[in-house]
Parts: sequence; structure tokens; C-alpha cells
Amino acid sequence: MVSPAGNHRASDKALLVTQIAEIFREYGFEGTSLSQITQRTGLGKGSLYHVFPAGKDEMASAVLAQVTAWFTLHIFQPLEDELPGPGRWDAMWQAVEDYFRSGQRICLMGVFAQDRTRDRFTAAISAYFIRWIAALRRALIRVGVDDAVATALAEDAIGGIQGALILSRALNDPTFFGRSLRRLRQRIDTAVPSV
Amino acid sequence: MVSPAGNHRASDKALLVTQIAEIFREYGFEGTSLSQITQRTGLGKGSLYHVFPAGKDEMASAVLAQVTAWFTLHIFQPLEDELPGPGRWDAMWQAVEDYFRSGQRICLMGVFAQDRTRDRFTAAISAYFIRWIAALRRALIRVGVDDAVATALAEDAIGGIQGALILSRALNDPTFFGRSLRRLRQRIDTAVPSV
DNA sequence: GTCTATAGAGTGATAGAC
DNA sequence: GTCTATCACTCTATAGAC
Repeated sequence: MVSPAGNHRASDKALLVTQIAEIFREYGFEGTSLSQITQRTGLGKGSLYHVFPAGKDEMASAVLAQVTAWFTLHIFQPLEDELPGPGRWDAMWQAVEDYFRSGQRICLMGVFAQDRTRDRFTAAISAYFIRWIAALRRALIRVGVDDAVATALAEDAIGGIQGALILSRALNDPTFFGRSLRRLRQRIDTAVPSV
Repeated sequence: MVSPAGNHRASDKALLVTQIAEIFREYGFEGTSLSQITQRTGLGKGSLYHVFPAGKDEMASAVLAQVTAWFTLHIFQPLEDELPGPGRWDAMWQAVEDYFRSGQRICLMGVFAQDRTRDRFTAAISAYFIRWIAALRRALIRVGVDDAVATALAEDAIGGIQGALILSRALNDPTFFGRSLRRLRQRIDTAVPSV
């Protein structure tokens, strides 16, 4: 994680943030201790506080920012751009299925949204969901779906994804997520004219 | 909290469990400390450990059991019983809307399902969701909905409720939950023959 | 005296901050 | 690595109903 010149590179920090994200996913924010982070990352507490002077909170902020960046690149922007005709949503559904490891992986935005001790992250969390819903909604409107219908479809789709993630874990059924995703996808496809 | 006869009554414990549930809802399981519980309940640690000898874990178990009992009484059993014709699902949707305070209240089952440190509660959590889905599914089949369609509708409805709860909080939009619920409800109503 | 519910100082361990 | 606060939890003591 240390570069030869003594200053850490951006890619090192990105990797570190990825590692910390995975620990948060497994144990939650409160459930994750700094010693767990030092063990799994191999970094001492001093190094962690050098990279994240504000401590655990800053680590969480960095993690959420990284998640937002990933979704922006792979989901939000493709939705916001003009897309070719048939199969125009395929990339989104595939990205979602891959990102969440077929439902085995938690949505940190969803988990953090539930906890009052994490009020400090509400801005990042609501921005994430607002953008996702708006991007999908506008993409639907662009291909001819009625405004009100597009809003309903977009809200149901993003909500459905979150719910499917919870039930996948709660039921411990690895097939649940894919099944739910397929139905959400089909509901949108049938609402789009001439696909 | 002191009973005249010296033995605590069931209703006292139920009230205590309700109070603790509210704290878990606000701060999560890891985020809730015993000192918070002593402060908010007004009970000393000794009393808490008298009522819950196994400590925080037992408190969480009691809370989840209480949630299950409420849903059994107000939602599962009505669904499992034979119901009169039109408006047969009204009670469920009304109970859900009331219980979750129009989306302002968290689903502890959903929150606990996400966290690996709470593996000890998986049995109670999966039982809750399995029963809810099965009860709704069978009720749909009973009124003439095709088996596969009933499964899909039930899974989408319970997943949709969970997702709507997350988005309600994430977006901090008090109208979101009611809107989502209305759409879920309507989707089921239109699938039921002759309603 | 016995039993139940109560309180809270005190325990070692470990947390996060630095 | 060091520090202090706080964690979950234990233990002893107490009050009052039988």
C-alpha cells in the first residue's frame, strides 16, 4: 500500500477503500472495529489515520463516494446518455446483478440509510437514490413512456432492487435476487412502446 | 416497572421489550449500548440482566419475537384464514401502513437481516419472511390466482414493502411509502379474478 | 428466612482517537 | 503504540412481599 516515494498513490487509496467497503458490508458500520480494519488491510492505525484523518466516519464517506462513482460510471451515465434501441436496459440489469453478486452482496447505501447514527451520510445516500430513480425515469420518458408511468416504474424498480437484496439475505436463497430482477426488468420492458 | 406482588407481570416485560425495540430501530443492534437502554428504560443493569439473563442478544431475540407475534396476529393469521370477498386485502395493507408509521418506522427484521454479526437471529428472520410470503401466496391461490403468478406477486409485494421502507428513509420523503404501497396493492388487486 | 426485582459500583476487554 | 472512554457484563447489596 506504500509507494516507493513515500506518498501513497490514488490507486492505493482506492484499493484500501474497496477493502474497507467489504468489511463494512460484512459487519456493518458500528460492527466494524478499527482493529478489524488494520488486520484485513495490513495497515497500522497510524497509517489509517494518515489516510483518513477524521477516522471511521471519513472511511465511511470515502466508501460511499466510491460506490457512487461506480454507479455513476456503470449505471447512471449510461442511463442518462442516449441509448440504442432494443436491449437498451440490458446493461443496467447486468451491472446490478454483477455488482450485488446475485444478491449475496449488501447495498451499503441501503444499510446506511436505515441507521440514525449515520445521519451524517444522508446527503450522499439520498443523492445516490435520487439520481438513480431520475436517470431511469428520464430514460423511460425518452423512449415514449408517459411521465407518471415512468415515475412509478422507476420508483418501483429501485425499491424492488433494494427489497430483493434484503429478502435474498433474509431467506438465504441465492436464486431470489435473480428471480426478482427478471420480473422487475420484464415489467419495464412491457411498459416501453415498440421494444 | 415494579409490580406490587414483587414479580414482574407479562405486560411490564412486553412494555420493556417495546421500549428496547424502539432503541434498536433508532441506533441498530451494534449501535445501541446498554447505557442507552438503562437511560431510556429507567432500569438499572441489574434489572435488565434479571429480565434478560443472556444480555443484549436475549433482548434482541425478545424484540424479534414480539415483532413476529404482532405480525402473526394482525397480518399472517388474517391472511391464512378464509376472508370475505371484496376488500379482502385491505386489512393487510392498512396494518402495514400503520405498523411502519407510513414509512417513518424501520423494519427490524430487514435491518437485522443485513448484518453478519446477527447470524444468531437468522432463523427468526427467515421464518418471518417465509411465513408472510407463504400466507399471501396461499391467500392469492385460494381466490383463484395461478400458482406461479401468486408466488411472483407475493415475493414482489413483500420485497416491494422492504424496498419502499428503505427508500422512504433514504429519500426522506414521507409520501414515498404510501405511494409505493398503493401501487403494490393495485398490482395484486388487478391480478385477482372478479374483484 | 425466602424470593423477586431492583440498583449500580466494579470487572476486564476493547473501542476509536491520536 | 498509547491513551482514555466506553463497552458488555458480573456481582454484591437492598427493598419489600410472602
